Amino acid sequence: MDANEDRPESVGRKVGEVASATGLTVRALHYYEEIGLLESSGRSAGGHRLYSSTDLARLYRIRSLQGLGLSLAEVGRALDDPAWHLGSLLTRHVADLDRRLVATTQLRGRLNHLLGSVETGRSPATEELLDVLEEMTMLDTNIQRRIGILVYADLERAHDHLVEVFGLGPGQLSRDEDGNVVHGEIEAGDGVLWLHPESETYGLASPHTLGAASACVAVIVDDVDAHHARAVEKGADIVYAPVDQPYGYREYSARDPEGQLWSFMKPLD
Amino acid sequence: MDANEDRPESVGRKVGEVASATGLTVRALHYYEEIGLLESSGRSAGGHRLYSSTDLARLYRIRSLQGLGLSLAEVGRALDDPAWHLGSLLTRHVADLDRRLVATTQLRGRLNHLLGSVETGRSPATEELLDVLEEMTMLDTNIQRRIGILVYADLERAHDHLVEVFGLGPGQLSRDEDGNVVHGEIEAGDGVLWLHPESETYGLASPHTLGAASACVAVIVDDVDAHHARAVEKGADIVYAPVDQPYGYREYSARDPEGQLWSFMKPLD
DNA sequence: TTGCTCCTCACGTCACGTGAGGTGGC
DNA sequence: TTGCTCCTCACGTCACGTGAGGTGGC
Repeated sequence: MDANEDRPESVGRKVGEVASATGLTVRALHYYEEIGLLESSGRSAGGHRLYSSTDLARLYRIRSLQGLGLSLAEVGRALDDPAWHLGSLLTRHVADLDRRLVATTQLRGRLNHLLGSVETGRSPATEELLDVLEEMTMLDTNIQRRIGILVYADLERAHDHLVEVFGLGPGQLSRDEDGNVVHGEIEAGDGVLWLHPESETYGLASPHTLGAASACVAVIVDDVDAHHARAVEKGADIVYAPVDQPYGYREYSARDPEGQLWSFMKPLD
Repeated sequence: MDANEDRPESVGRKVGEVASATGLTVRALHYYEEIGLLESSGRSAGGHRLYSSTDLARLYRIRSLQGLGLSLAEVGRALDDPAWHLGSLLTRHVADLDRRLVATTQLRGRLNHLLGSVETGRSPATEELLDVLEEMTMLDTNIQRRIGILVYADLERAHDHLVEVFGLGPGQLSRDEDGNVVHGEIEAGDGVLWLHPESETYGLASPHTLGAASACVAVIVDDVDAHHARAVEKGADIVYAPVDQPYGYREYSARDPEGQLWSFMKPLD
């Protein structure tokens, strides 16, 4: 019994509504029609596009696939040609992302080093930066990424806790032939953390076993208080609530079930 | 006494030579001229472009700045306008790279998760992938970066060892008013590692103090054997030499002066 | 009548790739 | 004469942004 029920608009959404609902622009929707990716299934008497719920469902899928990094041409093929192999495309796409990550990371490192080696508060001239840049071509580019490894007695419980309570991204758990988990991964923003079983051979044990920790993890989040609230709600063992630290971060701290110490923080302005 | 010495070509390089020497294409060099970024200082009788060594020096600078991620318009301004502030541009550029790194990493994580949750050897249909994708939209985007924190009794000695022996990038050491180092940083490829002093309050102590470690660090390098050779030469305490591990990495392991365990590894093909 | 949204062209973007059709030096 | 490189247009790319000039419904 919606008042709109029998108005002509109820048979479809106009382009502006669709645009603001999806975060696209009107021009983008025009363009999708132009390339045959998404046509509105009807028009009003005055020639205005009317998008049906079927059209909107298709648009939702377009946006999802686009979000995976596919080009509009690839999106179109994936949606319209059932034989088109999306899986292998995505696999290639992951490999491509990896290459770009390494390249971007190394570039970031070079830029940081460049700025760091000049910056003493003053503003370096272009000439000077170019000179430093030349010296830098000799730098060690061997080191690519760093991954923190945390030791746990029960990897699976740790993994689930980190996902459930701290909202980190689930990763694989690898098992040996007896079904014991021997390696775990957790996604955390710009990369991954590894979970490692206790090992007498290498002198590795969880903080619970040792009575203290020899390392911890800082996680940069967008909203410290929101993260804290969520963690509290999920039953986290909070060490201290969010505070503005003198070293320029808003931060709170919590322990996971085996005593590893986590800090969730965001730089202050 | 080069045979070319008095041939007209010796006053400049032709566009094809310049292109193959720099890895550019002829068309790219034409384009640089078109937008006023780099003109050949002369032409041959027949109208062929001749690039002088001054032109080549400029081209080298163009390529350097381009390699930092600047657009050609930015490169032109940096080279031609001495007042143009390259430093602040680069600072903004680093921030931009950071955002892209986070976005790309999160995308990679989503793709991996997507493929992992379907892949059992068979090839998933587009429909199925879209369904999995829909379930995944609930994932948290609050988390941005992760930083491993290692505990040491003597931060300065640890910092210097990591730079000297493992070839990691030097970072700042922060001191309190008594001159004690309270925080240290180390650059390692895609980001930074923090060094933290021992703390009874938070139950943090170095592996030497504890007799074991509750965490360790993996560093992905481009050439494991080269890194190992360098570390050995610098006197590293090697735990085991490079081996191909069954889990798909070539890897060696070493301990630093306070017993933190480091693995340097590279994925096998 | 005034605002707002809608419509259809149509040019611009960034750093070149890719021919098309023709000339100059070994 | 045959190859090779060089020359100058000029269109195409990818996913829209940005007007220009005009129409339709509340």
